[in-house]
Amino acid sequence: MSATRGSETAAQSMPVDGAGADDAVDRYTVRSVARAMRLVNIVADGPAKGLSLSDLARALGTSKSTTLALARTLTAAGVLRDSRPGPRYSLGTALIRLGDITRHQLPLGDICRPVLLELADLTKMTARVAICDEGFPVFIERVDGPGSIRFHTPLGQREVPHASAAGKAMLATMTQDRVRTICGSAGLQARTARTITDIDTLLANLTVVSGNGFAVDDEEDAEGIFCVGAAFFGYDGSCAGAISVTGIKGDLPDWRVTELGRTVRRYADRVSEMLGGASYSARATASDGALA
Amino acid sequence: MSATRGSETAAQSMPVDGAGADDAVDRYTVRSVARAMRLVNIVADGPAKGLSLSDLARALGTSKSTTLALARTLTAAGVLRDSRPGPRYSLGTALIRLGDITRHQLPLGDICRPVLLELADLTKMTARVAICDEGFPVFIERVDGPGSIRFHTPLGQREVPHASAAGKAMLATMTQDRVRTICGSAGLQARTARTITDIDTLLANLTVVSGNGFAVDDEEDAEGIFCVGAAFFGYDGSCAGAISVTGIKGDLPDWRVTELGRTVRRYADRVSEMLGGASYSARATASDGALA
DNA sequence: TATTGTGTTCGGTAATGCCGAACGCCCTGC
DNA sequence: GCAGGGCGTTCGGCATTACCGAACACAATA
Repeated sequence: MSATRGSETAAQSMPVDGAGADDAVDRYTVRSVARAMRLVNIVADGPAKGLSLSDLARALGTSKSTTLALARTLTAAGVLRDSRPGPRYSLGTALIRLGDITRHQLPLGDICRPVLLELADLTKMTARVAICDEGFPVFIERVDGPGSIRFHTPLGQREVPHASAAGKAMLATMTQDRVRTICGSAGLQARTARTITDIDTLLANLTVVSGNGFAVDDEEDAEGIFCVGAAFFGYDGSCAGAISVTGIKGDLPDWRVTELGRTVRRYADRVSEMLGGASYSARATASDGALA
Repeated sequence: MSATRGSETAAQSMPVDGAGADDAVDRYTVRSVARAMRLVNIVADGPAKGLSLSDLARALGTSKSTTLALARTLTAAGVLRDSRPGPRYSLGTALIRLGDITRHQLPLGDICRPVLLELADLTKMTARVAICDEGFPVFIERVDGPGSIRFHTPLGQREVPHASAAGKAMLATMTQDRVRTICGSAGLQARTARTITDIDTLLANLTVVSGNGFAVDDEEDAEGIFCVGAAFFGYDGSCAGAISVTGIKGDLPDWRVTELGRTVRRYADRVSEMLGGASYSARATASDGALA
């Protein structure tokens, strides 16, 4: 949307509003840094072979000289990378380092990794763990099962809560009001023909999830993909996140789903114990589920 | 220059001397962005529970208000995270996403991951792959073997070339002049009592490596740690990187080392083939090794 | 050759990032 | 109790600095 400024700058008595549509200019926002981070995201969303400087300038809506200064600075920091020939910018290895450190600094990462390894090996599916970020699942670790098909399962970004097993497992631990709030702000967007897009249907589904202790995503997020997830709890009793396994839909007969759900729930309980939180079964006997 | 630099940024003593004395201000360097990236590195090098704003201001050498603006901007981008209570800043999940995307955009990542999985499973050791970054090894992927001990093996940062199996495997593919240049700039720093710190001893060692097709790190990088690595080659015939396995020294009898070396070399050759490059054995027959 | 695309350099300017000082708040401890 | 020092936050105001546009050199098209 290349916000061309310069038109409304006539009245200089006005406080700055000519900064364009690109960023909310609070007093406590450094514009060049915000732009730099947008630049990194543009490169991340671009092709693997990288983007040219002109591409970046167009996408960012700034002049080439400004973009060059930003890109050079980020390159010097190792966040971007000059891929020759004809300087193309792609993501730098510093991001691998920072991402790796982040996963190790999050307490859940180190706790869950051995659990995921076991789970992936046992189920031959891709095992993942998500943290609960204001009600939204954010996957932070992934372990592919032996010989499993590669799915596109991005890490570190918010996923929709209503169309994934991990998300529904987390929602099922909350009050109906909170579920309505979260899904209201997120919107129950359809991802496939089987996605639950109605809040009442979803709440009914969550009641089942709460009773079972595990959630099922039956092609609700992507065609042909099947997930089973279960939540775990922190020392304060609140839902800290969920683990889930992902595989191909056709491979699983119905009776296997329940078995798989119990398995995932058992592993989630192990995570809860390591976190000092109560496991699902302990919670289930204490109260009749949180969904009231 | 890489962003990692492992320097004294975490140390609190910085000669502040007023403002802009800390960064090289070329015309094509955006100061606030460079500062922001330094801020991220400070948090990355800090404790897992995060740092307070005052800590950041001290380490960065800027006023609290400036630091607050930077930190707020980075937090809005998801690069940093507010960990309550008493606002502490730690790394945000956006870095997990960016690191994950970076690993997938690097062509080697997707190619090597299945190889590493097999290798880790076969050897019961931690398998890693490094790319060759101007002669320095940068590990970009790691797969822990089943039941293997957790090592501290950071990803995405330059390692010393002379004290790791992957580094020596890479050096052994280069000319003596280049090895001298690289090691001259890096310095043959001692990491343990067994680290090779003499350039001639190193070159002699590299001749053996070149003959075998694999390199051994026998407690040269860390006490009690044992590595075996082998280089692989890109379509242009140059060394693209190396794979290595890491384990506990005591576990391995001598005859196993040779066997392990041949195994790692075989897997490295597989990577070379997938990259369209010549494998070690093909190169060995074509010329008597690069180290001439 | 004309044309359009690159990436790069450099003035000039006002927007903007920066600092310092002041404020409210929570502790700790004379 | 009240001083003391830590914290995070806010704001005024100045000079820095990040920004744009124009001009340049070069490559690949037509």
